[in-house]
Amino acid sequence: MQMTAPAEAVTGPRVPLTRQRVLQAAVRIADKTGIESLTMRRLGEEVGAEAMSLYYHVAKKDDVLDGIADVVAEEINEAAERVESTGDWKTVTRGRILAARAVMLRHPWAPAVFETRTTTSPAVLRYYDRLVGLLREGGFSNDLIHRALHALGSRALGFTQELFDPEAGAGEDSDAAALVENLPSLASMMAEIAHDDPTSTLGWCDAQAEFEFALDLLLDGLDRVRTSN
Amino acid sequence: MQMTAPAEAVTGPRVPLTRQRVLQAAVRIADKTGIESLTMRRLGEEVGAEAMSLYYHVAKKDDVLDGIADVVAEEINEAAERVESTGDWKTVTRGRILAARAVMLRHPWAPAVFETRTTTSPAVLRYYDRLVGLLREGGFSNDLIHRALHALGSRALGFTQELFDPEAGAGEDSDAAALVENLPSLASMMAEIAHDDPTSTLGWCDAQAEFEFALDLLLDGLDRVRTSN
DNA sequence: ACCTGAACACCGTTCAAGT
DNA sequence: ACCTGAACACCGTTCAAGT
Repeated sequence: MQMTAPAEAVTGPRVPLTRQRVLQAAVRIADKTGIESLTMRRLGEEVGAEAMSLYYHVAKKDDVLDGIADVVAEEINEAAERVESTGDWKTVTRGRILAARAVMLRHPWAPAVFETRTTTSPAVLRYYDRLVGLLREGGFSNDLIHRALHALGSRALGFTQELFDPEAGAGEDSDAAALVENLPSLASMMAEIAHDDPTSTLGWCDAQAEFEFALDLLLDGLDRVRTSN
Repeated sequence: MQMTAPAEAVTGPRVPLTRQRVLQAAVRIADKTGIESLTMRRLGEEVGAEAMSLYYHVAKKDDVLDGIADVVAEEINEAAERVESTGDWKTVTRGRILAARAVMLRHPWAPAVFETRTTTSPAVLRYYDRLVGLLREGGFSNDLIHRALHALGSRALGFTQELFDPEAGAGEDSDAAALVENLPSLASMMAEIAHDDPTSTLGWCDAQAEFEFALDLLLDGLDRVRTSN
């Protein structure tokens, strides 16, 4: 029932599968059609093999998910190493985090996968190790570094969980009158914000600007605590 | 194959199912045995009916998940309404967020469910509406409120995504020597932190203290921006 | 050493049929 | 109006068997 040739068949004669090739194929699938479309059968198809063959190279599906999280984290480390590392801790840290965010934006499924991992990927550990080193050089105590890691949380890796999409509350299906009545504060806030910033590319709020605002709030706050001790 | 009587059978003769009772049963299962054990068949068992009967009261499993997210959000709203509402915006907001966190700690599966919802629960919208109102009364511009919501993110509802559990990197399986070599900064930070705070109930870091530290960092930062405009 | 076919247990979900 | 039995499509995973 394979309608199209497997994505790798064109590259030549059958080359044996490896864990790396399986993981790269998994990333390709998640990028193209979303993480929910990543099944072992679909993955087998992508590499031109039966699903059962995958178990020779990975332990189980969770192993695939651990693997693609690590692949993304590696990509983040590479991007972070490319940012200018001279300057004060805040500039460098800020640059590295925004580089991480750029990678995350290319893999929108990655946050969800990171969140479900029970063990931390080695590449993520290396990313945090470097972050700790930067803060240390910047004059942070180990205690404050520890608090900083918690305060930044996933933001250190370039993403945040948006629990609440204001637009969802104001969808076309919910009439404006009911909104004003049930959620008056939200309604008045949105009424004022909605028409601001026509240059925003992301609808009524510019996620990039919001991310940077929150990041600076935290970095400035940490700097203040650092110098006050 | 039902080994034990359904949890509700003891309460008397068969009472017709309702959406509310289904959702409460689902919360009970998630609390007791984890969200991954919540299947439609298991849920049917819990309410003393066949899995197929559930579809008369809920549209599909996603509807159940939407529903239990809303149940938890209602619980948060009730807890938040119980906190003292007199005082400056920061005190009240802080109190409400910590009340939300207390609810979340009773439902450890809730963050994961919130994160996978595509539409925002009505109760969550009401929670945020109240938060917006508090900030407005506290003298925030709508623009700054909007930024504050993004900056707080899920923290406004009492939880944060911990991507990185430092203990995971120092598990018993990884020997200390390798850790020091591969992750030197992390290793030295942990060496110093690990012996601090013997009163901490949560292992080597006290999640509650870290949560409050980060929360105050944000609230103080927002207050500073508010007054500087 | 690497891959596959057949099979199993377990999902969510549909639908005609029961009371 | 409410519930159920049988069935379907689709998972992850195992394992004996192929080359």
